[in-house]
Amino acid sequence: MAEIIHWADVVAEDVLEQRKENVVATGITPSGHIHIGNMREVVTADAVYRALLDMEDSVKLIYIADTFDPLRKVYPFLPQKYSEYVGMPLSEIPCPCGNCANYAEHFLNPFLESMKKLGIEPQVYRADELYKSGVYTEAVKTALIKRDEIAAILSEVSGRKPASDWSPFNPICEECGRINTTVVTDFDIDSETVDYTCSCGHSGTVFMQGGGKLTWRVDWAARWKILGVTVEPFGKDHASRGGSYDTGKLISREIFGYEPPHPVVYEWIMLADKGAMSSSTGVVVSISDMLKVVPPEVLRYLIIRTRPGKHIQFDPGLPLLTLVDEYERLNQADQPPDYNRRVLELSKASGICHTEIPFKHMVTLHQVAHGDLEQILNILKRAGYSTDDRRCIKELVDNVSNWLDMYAPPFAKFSVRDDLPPQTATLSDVQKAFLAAMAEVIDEKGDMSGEQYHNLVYQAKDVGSRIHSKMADILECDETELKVNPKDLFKAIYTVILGQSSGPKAGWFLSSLESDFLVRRFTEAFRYEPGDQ
RNA sequence: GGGCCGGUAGCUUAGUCAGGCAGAGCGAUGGACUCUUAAUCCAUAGGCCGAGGGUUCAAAUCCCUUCCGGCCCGCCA
Repeated sequence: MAEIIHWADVVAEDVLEQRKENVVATGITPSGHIHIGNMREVVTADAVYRALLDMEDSVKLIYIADTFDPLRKVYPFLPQKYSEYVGMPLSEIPCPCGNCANYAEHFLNPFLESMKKLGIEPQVYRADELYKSGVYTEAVKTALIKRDEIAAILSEVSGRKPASDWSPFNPICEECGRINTTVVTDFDIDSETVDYTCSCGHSGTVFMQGGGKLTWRVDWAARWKILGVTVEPFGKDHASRGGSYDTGKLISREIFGYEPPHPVVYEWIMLADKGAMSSSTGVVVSISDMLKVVPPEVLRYLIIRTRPGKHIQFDPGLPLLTLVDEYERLNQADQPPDYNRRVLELSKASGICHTEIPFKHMVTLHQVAHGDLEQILNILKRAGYSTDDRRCIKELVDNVSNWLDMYAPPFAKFSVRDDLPPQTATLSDVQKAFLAAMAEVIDEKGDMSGEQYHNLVYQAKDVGSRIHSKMADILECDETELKVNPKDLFKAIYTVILGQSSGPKAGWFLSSLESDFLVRRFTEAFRYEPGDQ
């Protein structure tokens, strides 16, 4: 069988057949919380970018925020007074929280922050700045002059016939500030101005530079040429026949004389039980919410291991734990298979936090320490982990903490009981004798490693071991007659500490608890009489 | 009405472009480690590759039809 090549490398190879210098572009409209589906776009772009970098290509990664698009409606998360801003460009609307430069920045900032956490640092452009700086002006002129040709393409490819007063350019009304209520009446190429009338009653003249924007389908194509875009991932909504990529392709070639970028079409991310992520159905998990739970590398891994054309099922419950495990296991493998090695390479990124502490361990630890960071650090130190990188450990602790709060299935949860649980009544004499013997040994030795605890439990079944003979003494029976099943011993431990019959891997679990506490609890359990409570 | 993507083991999937013995991980089962518990290692089982037809010496892969799931266009981007 032929060697399996990662999809990002396949795209990179295809692209390199066309050109040696590339610009990978990605873009999103910051009209609301930017969700995980949008993140597939940037991670996909980043994967292709990295693949191109690895082939010693000259390549840039850029991100364009569509800050000049109008606000479409008063979204549910907006105060009603935003109705007065509907139709105005996002960059010209005040920020909902009052602390950001404008509406667009309010949603853009957390997203840029999330990208940084994911190790993605593209060159960022804002559409309003691009228009205001004048780089679009030539394209605006061309579009206005070739208005009829563009209209013909749109009508032919998309099947939609633009209205007679349609223009590829939407001026911003100087009176009411809206961009979607104006009609172009004339334009002057030399003075670079456009005349318009607005439904608010105003009519006037704006500069092509910053006075408005091209409509989406034309804007997209113009942007390719202006920024030299050669590769661009986009959602399947743009990919269907007659969709914006189809029209953009023709507009780019025939109007702007630019070869359109190599498309990378990606599928939606499905949320378990809730269906596709979509703003209109309200099924939205923001990227920052997602990063509250999933370590960044794992989120990258989830996206990068899956071909862009496939749905991604994302279940933040138990399957997330499996995913994290899978990633960590792969990460520790000496020689992962080729395909996975590549997936792993592309999932890692500089600047991403990474610790050697397994997620599952932290799930146990966090619950033992009731989420207290200092205590967690102490236990980690005792277990021989490096605690130098507090920031990254803290990040993991936060991930685990949020996971336990929001998604953890019941069996993954436990709490160390403050008092001896009543279930202690169900223990047999052998189990109690074992706990008493454990208490003695722990009292003598102090804190032990997870492995030592683990071995201790198993030694209890061996005739001749110290713990075994202690048990025999306590039970006042002959050592050789004492039959012990380790299974019952583990159960006894979980019962007296957690009040349940199973729990996290015992050695590691016990070593994360204070030895004094264990001695006290085990002794108490030994002395416990059902009538006591 | 038109179009796009997906359907491969119980689950998640690779392989489809470029036809050549269907591969992995998880889970399950069995075993090992002087140690089954949410650890590690080894092994085993599990598949009409959604269905039907066609092309071919040879089809998961190419062509046609069809079913299922998801989505898009026909408002706007």
